[in-house]
Amino acid sequence: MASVTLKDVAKVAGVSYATVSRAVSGSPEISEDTRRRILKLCKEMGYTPNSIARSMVKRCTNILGLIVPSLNNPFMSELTADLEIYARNRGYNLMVCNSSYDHDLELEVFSLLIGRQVDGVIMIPVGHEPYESLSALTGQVPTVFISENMQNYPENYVSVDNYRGMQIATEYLYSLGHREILYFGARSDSKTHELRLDGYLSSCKKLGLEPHVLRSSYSRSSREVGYTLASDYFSRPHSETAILCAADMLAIGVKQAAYEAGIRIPKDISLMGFDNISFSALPEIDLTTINQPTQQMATSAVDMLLDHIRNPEAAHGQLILPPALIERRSCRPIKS
Amino acid sequence: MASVTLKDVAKVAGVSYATVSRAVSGSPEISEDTRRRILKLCKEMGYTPNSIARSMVKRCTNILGLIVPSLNNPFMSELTADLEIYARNRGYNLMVCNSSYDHDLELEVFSLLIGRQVDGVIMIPVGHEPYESLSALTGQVPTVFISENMQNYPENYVSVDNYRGMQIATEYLYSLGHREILYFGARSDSKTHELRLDGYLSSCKKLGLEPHVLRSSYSRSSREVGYTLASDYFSRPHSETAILCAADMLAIGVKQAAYEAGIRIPKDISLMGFDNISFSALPEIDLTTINQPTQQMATSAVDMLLDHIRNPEAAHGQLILPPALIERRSCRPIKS
DNA sequence: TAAAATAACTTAAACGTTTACAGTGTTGTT
DNA sequence: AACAACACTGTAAACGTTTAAGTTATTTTA
Repeated sequence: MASVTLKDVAKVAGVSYATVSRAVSGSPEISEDTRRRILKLCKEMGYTPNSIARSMVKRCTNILGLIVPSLNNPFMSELTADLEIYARNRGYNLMVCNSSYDHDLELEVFSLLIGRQVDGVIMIPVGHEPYESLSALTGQVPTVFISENMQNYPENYVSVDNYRGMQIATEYLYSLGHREILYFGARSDSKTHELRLDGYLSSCKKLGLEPHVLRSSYSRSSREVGYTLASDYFSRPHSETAILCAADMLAIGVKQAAYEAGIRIPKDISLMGFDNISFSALPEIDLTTINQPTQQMATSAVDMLLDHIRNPEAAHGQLILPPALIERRSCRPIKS
Repeated sequence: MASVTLKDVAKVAGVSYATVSRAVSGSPEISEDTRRRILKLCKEMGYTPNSIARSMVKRCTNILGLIVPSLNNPFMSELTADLEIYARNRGYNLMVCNSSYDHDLELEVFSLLIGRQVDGVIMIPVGHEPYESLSALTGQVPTVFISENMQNYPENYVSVDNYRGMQIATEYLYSLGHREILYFGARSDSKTHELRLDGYLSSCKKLGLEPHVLRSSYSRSSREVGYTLASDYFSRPHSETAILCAADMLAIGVKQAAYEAGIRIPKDISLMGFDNISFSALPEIDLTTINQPTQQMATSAVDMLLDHIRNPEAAHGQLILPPALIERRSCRPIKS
């Protein structure tokens, strides 16, 4: 597996290895004749540039780090796929790390990526980070967050407008006639979730509804968490006609619990999510939800990061993308 | 963002930078006193070893490449998560590339990863690869495939026993009384699929059933493909009492088509999948299927790859893991 | 036609580590 | 007391590139 280097090619070509380097890297200060000759030779000899050595001298690796809390959540894995494809098209590879919804691990892999000399980091934070521990890291490498968790920090981030999204959701349920809407699965360790909750609360206020909030003490919004919380909820008396979930995965868990409790959706109770993961479109799930423009979030995050790598002195950018209502059949109108 | 190097630490500590290197890398030939003193200084000065430079001289990067056809498929994304976590625990980071079910792109990113000097590659191939194009690449870097597509090639691979898995599935449906079983979504460009189909065919022969095979001309087994094929199937006369799908995602697409065609599962027709993706456990999907032991596949693939990196002369390893029936409620018994 | 500019190439230093080898001082052995 | 053995530390080369500076040959300019 010993690979052929510039020197090997240079020896055969009878030129200095600087010349080979110039031929390969497309420098202008070389004649077309020799370039062609050398490039042909490179191909014959099976020369592949060693990007490690190149990184060494160029002081950049063309590698981006990506930190995600999970890949089992389709929202995250679809976002990851979009990020990887777009970054690759822009000449960067992705080093992916799973933080497993663990704050400490998140910081640990961040350090690890810095040691790896990545040119930048894209992070979907687990929750609301204490700024001190994080800024020590973001100070070392250009970073873009996908989340509003960094809202009040001087950091780059892209996000959907979570606040507005939940307003849209609440208003939609109201327009169907729902007056008692349960906000399901509020996490207090995440700015994103805080904003979603605030969106709901503000709409309640505006529409004259009394807020009903079911909080979650878990640090992730998985199907299992939704199932657990909802099983408990359904086992006790409740008056709400609609459940507005903080995330689609929660709603899927709620659906499962509802099914087991003999509660039909949307006949007995309406259900809404947030994220619009691909599975929500299945006829068996058929979940009305709020769309996050994942593809646009991915491209924007990469663009923002590359801009910041090129110009580290630039001001931090915040990009808030518009959410959209995706109407399916998990909600039904109420006659009051 | 200029980082502090060995030299900087050495200057402050008043020692040669070889000594610092030894302190950091845990070499035995250094006194405990100086080690402690230097390590403390490193921490104070915020020294992070440059793994690029280390890779340069050590001739290994501790990076593994991973090539997956897609991350939108939960089977792949869960596998990816397991691979990443396990590899990281063994000291390796993962560079993930999406081949988007594209044969040419698959080879392209493989070359790219080789240029990146990854120590090894794990690949979930799109389908049955022509050996010539691939061996030129696998000859350059230790590689492990997760798939039986490489069965007759001298390559490392781990896989579930696809043949046996489909036998189990067919026998199960037979035991429920099904005598006309449609094998759905057979791909001819994949050894894995070929083995699954062969498993079905062998069971048919053994049980005295006439095989019914619906072939797919698509190179991926997605929900969309399942939906498209099934919509067509349901629109025409059919006599089968059970559909055995080549993959869970196909079955989910079939379910959607059945729903739209007014066909109830399992009342009107039984449905089975293969893979046991997490969504198949949802009560709304509730798909009887064959389990692939993803976690074990992930750890075995990493172990196999690291073994092969350490000992490149070792014989190629093939690991076939046992499948298991996961009984849910998408199949019902038939009275004949 | 001589000087200046340009083109094409070579030389050598640099990037930040690791490590073989050499050097120094201390301890142990006889 | 002399020498070997040992523990520690320093020196310098190496890894495979890029690129500034230097060299030579050729072309342009006045």
